[in-house]
Amino acid sequence: MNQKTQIRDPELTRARILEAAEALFVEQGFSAVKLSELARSAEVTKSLIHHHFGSKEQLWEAVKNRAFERYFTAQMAMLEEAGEPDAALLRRSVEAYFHFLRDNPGVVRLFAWTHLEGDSHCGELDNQLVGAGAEWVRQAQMRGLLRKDINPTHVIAVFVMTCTQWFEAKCHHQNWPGMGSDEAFLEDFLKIFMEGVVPRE
Amino acid sequence: MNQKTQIRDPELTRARILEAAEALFVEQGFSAVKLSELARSAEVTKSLIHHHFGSKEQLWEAVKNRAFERYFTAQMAMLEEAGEPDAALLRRSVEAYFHFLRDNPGVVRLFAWTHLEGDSHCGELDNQLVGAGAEWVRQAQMRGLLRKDINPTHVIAVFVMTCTQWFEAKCHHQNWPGMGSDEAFLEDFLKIFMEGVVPRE
DNA sequence: CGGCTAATTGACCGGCCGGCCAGTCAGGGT
DNA sequence: ACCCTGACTGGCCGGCCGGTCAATTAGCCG
Repeated sequence: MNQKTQIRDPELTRARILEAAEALFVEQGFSAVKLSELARSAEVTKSLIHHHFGSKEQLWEAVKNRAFERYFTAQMAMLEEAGEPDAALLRRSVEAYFHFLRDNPGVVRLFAWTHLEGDSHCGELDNQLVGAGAEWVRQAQMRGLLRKDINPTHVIAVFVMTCTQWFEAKCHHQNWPGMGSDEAFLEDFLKIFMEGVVPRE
Repeated sequence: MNQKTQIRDPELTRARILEAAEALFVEQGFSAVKLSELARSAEVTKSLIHHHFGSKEQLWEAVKNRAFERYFTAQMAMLEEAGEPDAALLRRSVEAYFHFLRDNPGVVRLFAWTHLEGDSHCGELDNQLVGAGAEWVRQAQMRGLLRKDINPTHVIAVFVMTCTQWFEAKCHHQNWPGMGSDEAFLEDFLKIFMEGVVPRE
């Protein structure tokens, strides 16, 4: 009587497991997560997790793939709606990237865990994005909109890494004396960055 | 007869454990390290670890404290031998920091693990360093050596975070198309950074 | 030399980890 | 209506995790 009407929906079940797993992995990393805890959190049995994903490690891979896929498509969408190369576009790209990371803290942590594992897979996803971005920078350099004496890939790398570290290491520097808010920091970073990449007249 | 001559040297034992523990924690993080593995690696019994450090977590704290102490004193030494404020000194500080991280990859990883734990202790150690650095920037701003419209703490933060992320996420971006070597990247970053912080004439 | 302190050992423990398996059962194809 | 696939369950397992303890012994101090 009290037994819930058994309704089977494997896709929903998979989704529930992935959702709960992502939350736990983001928070604790791979090895600190216990399948029993995950099962409780996703409201499924431990066996069901194995049924759908095989092993803890395969689940970890699935979680990462799903999240990085989301990251990648979001970035691609941003890139495609970019307009003509000019300095303002570079500024807007940095702002967009910064705000994307701010609004997706889970991805940032997942990246961090993955970096510590030495997994280069997430970097490979970026190859297209970075390649396109660097190409854009190269064109801007040729048109005289950006200074020519800097490797275009490094231009992309500098702002990507600054934004990433700002959120990855928040707990480290948020109490530094004089440190400002997200927006204040972004503003100051852009002052340095934009001034540093445009040519001196 | 085969028994090794029992020589007791508790300080050496502690040091051996700390050494081995640091290597393992740096590599795998807290929860993935097994005390049995550590014991084997340090060539001591598991009980001896508990005798000297109490628990796995206390050992983890001891390892972090020791490493961060090393980091802090090294940075302090660098800071104290700094000379008169001018733009060249800022450049040299960035280079020194970058090369310190390159030569101490363990500290970088330890920081990363600690960030993911949300531990703000390592950031507190930096307060003095950052405070002194920011003060130096402020003075340079007043003398007209650096532009005045940027929060001094943010100047420090930008180069610290870029250098840190370069090494933390090496596996992520090392295969990006067009990405250069450590030195090439540092050179390009300095071009952007130095040009971004000096005043326009 | 005797005795105390603490370093060191190895046997041992309860708990729980990830994973497996036999079996049940819902739902769609025919 | 039947059946078969695979979603799902509960119980179980071997192993090993971090941690404890009693016993042994090296080193030091008086």
